[in-house]
Amino acid sequence: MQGYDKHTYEPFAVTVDLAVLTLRAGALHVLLVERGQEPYAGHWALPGGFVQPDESAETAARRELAEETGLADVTGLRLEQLRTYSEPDRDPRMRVVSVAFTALLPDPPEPHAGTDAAEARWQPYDSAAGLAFDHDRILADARDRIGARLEYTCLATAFCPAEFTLGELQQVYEAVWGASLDRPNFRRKVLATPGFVEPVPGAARLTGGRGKPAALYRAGTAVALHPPLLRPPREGHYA
Amino acid sequence: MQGYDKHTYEPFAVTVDLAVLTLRAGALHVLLVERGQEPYAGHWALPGGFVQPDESAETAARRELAEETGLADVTGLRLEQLRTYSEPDRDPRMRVVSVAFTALLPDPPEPHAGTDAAEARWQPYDSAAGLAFDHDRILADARDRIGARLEYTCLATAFCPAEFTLGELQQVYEAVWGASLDRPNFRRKVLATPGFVEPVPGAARLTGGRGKPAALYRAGTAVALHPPLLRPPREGHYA
DNA sequence: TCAAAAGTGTTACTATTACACCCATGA
DNA sequence: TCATGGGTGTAATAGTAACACTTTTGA
Repeated sequence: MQGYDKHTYEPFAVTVDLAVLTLRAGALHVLLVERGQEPYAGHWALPGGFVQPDESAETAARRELAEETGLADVTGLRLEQLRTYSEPDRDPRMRVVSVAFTALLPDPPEPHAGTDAAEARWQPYDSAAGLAFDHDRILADARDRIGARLEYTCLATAFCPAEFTLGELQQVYEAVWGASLDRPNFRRKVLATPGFVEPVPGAARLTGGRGKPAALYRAGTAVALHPPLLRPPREGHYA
Repeated sequence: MQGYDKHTYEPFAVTVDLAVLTLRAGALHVLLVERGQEPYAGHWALPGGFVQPDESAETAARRELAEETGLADVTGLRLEQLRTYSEPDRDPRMRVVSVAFTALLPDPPEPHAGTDAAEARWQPYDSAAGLAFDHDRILADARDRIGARLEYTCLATAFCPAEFTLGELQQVYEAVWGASLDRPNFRRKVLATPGFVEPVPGAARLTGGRGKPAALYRAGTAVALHPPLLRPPREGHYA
């Protein structure tokens, strides 16, 4: 902050990139746009764009999401800042510093390509390799971060519609963690955490077309999980 | 990333800010510099400065730390990106986006003011209010983040010198969390986590001038804590 | 011999795990 | 009546919390 002089620094472009995730048919999907211009024209990329002079990064992220994919005013869109990517060579054109955000969407609408994007769509996470710039890395970081957040926050409900079953909530954990959980234990754990979910009295919904209809729940008011819901430890996690 | 045109965006300055924490006499301290120039001349602030065209933010953070406070080549200085602050009005001069980092130091040397800083010193965390810009907020975010990291990583050893006692390690937790822990339980927990600490055979050190000399330990190779070492839950943590 | 700091033991309790089992529904 | 998904029960184990207590040192 010291040594300020308007001419000693070179201008940086500041952009935002969004890793917007959702669940479709139990599988993790990510929102991608097809680039209409060079560089990486024709490649798929995370939605994003330049921060305007009068915006914060978060404001810019919401605007770009609306402009590029038509996802505007999504109810309860919680953006979380992931981290900032600032390697000098991450954009071939010039110096671009990008602030990355993650967001989780329930029950996502189809996107429609807007300004500067040739196409926009939900893509299964597992087939979303080969993205433009360093977006593969950003996307992987986003999944890591969200996986960790699921352990000790109530974030999972942000993936679910207003009313959901415990089976749907469990699918969120299983899709993000890539692990399967014991249903009875998951259920008890969630219900034992005050404020995680609230029952919707009397309501029930058939989920798979078969089986017993599941009771419905709403997101509660808690934000943190005490104690946490730890993912099954993979072997060799330390070292 | 779309709609790129060198003249449609306004230049941003990109800076880094560092929240460097340490423990002195069991109390959390933060590294501050006294600003030599307007704005906020004479105010205390976190060290930091402009990112150069050929540097990543992390590289810039290390350089600024060395330049402003003389803390260069500190052994094992692990910088962690905290988040990016981008509110349009956070700097009165112009548009400045700042990438904040945290770092933990064991056994810190006295800083000496370098370029552009009138003074540099370690300040007790609790008396470090009224900083320049939005640095109060950055500092609070840094403590939050580190407190959370202590729960499920082995980060605490980064606050300790190469050889340390379990009492010193416990002080790290107590200082960052602002809570006191049960010594026998803390000890068992740490020793039961493989790779958290390794005993230094035969070595012992007198800590308070009195009492039984404590066995010495070194940081192990583990990075994660399974299960986590949770801080005592404060009442009303959810809502 | 006392205070201080390290270290050990013990017990009650909480939480997790890995199951077996029952219930309600549509095909 | 069977497959399917929701929901309950339970016993073994692991981990936590709150203590009392012993050991080793300097004053």
